[in-house]
Amino acid sequence: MKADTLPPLHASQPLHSQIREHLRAAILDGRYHEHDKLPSEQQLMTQFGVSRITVRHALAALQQEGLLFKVAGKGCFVSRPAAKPVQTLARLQGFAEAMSQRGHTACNRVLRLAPCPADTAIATALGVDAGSEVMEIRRLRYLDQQPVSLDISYFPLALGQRLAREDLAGRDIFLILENDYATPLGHADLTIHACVADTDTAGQLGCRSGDALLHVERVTRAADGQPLVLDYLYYRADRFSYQLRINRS
Amino acid sequence: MKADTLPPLHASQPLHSQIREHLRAAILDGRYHEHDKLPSEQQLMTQFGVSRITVRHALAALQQEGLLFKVAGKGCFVSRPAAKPVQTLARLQGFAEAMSQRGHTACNRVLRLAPCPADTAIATALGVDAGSEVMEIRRLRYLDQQPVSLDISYFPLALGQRLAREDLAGRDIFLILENDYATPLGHADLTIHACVADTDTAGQLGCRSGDALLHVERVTRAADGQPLVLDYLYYRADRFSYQLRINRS
DNA sequence: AGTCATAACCTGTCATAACAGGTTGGCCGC
DNA sequence: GCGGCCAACCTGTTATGACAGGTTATGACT
Repeated sequence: MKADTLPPLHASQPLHSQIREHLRAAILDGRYHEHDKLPSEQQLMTQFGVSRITVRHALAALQQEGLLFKVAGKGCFVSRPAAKPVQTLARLQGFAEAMSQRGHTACNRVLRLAPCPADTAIATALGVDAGSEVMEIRRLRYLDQQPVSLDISYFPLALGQRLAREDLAGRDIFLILENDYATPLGHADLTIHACVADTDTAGQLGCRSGDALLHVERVTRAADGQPLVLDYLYYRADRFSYQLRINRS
Repeated sequence: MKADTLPPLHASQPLHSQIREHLRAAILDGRYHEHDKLPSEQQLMTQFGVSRITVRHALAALQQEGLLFKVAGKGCFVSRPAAKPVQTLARLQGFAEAMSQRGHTACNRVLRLAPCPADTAIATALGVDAGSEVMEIRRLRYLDQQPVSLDISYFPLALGQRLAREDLAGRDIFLILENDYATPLGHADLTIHACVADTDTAGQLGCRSGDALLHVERVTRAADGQPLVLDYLYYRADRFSYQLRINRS
């Protein structure tokens, strides 16, 4: 009944996100199991000492994330969890960030870091003039010591030159932007394709040419809508997949 | 300034979803353009005669859908729209349903419709005993008269037998479930892979074996969590891609 | 003229309150 | 014993009110 110890509820973080993280931890730690019924909104209100709107805000976030689902008139239930080496698409996060949450170790190798002229697609995505210089960064990403993806990223020149001085091998660029540069991330637009590996890419990823790759085009923007980076990501399909939940209505 | 005529606000639908649809229509009709600033929450409150929480509810849904983004202290802005033949992952919807919204015509050809014994994966997903009979339906989906995807679906036997009597060629199964069977859909869990076409699949999709395919495993559940269908979807990568927006935090 | 402070505006966050409608289980009557 | 009705419970929806913190523009002061 009172499996949750009353949390300290640190200040400096919105209540709803504290409650969200607390519930997320409870579910991922196994304190609730698949299809267990969570406490009702009323119970959570008294347990955390907050209003219903705050509880619902936290629950809505977890529902969108796929961790739980609600049934009107019955209650709130824990979903079947997924613990495979997949990345959830419910929340914008870096590769290492996502993988370390799941107990994997991720690192990068920078293959290339140089300015280059922007083609039309890059220029459009980043909002710069075609032909102007942008920074290209090619990285090979490893999961548990094995190559998983090839990331080709294009940054606006000023941002790219600043990033060139950072530890790109060990840290997610997302975290550098957010913590070191105080640039709040907003959202990313993804298009998910499939393609087959050409000889070059296969050599870098350590697979055979002709193998299937998951190909993602991603434009990441700051909270104010400013484009930060255009990524072309090529994942080895045998080692990686995306996972997400979609809600009706 | 007053581009929106005051809407009738039909009863029988929640206010927030009426407002959401009204704004969605306004954006998709081009009454607002890319990066246009939407009316502030205060303005929308007075315009629609609702409270702020209702406006925010509507805006949050559209933000999650990727149609707009907000910047604290500035306002709410229209995103760059995408009108390519892609399916958005923001909302659970059928293939024909998604494509017709974008001006494409979709139809199916049923290749196979027969009961078969459930293997372990199917049994687990549908919550039935391994080896018990489930209904297998194989369909080829056409977009604008060209084959795009091969759908292999497994239904619980009773549901499958009922569906066997329906017009599966012309209608989305999602719509049959929702409208004819009054089964409210809840959510779907997707895993997105990539693979290469084998000879059989290539023949059916009209591509070459070795071509890249986008492969999706999808378990769709009713609002009460009951599994309805397990799909294995194989999309021709040259004719289809998924698109979605992810928000940070 | 330039700089700084302030007011106006906007979204983020949170509390309180109420009614509607679906679900479940218990009680009562047949 | 069985079936139907009702109360308790739960989520869905909506309103009102308030304060915090970021952004922008205006105006005052130097």
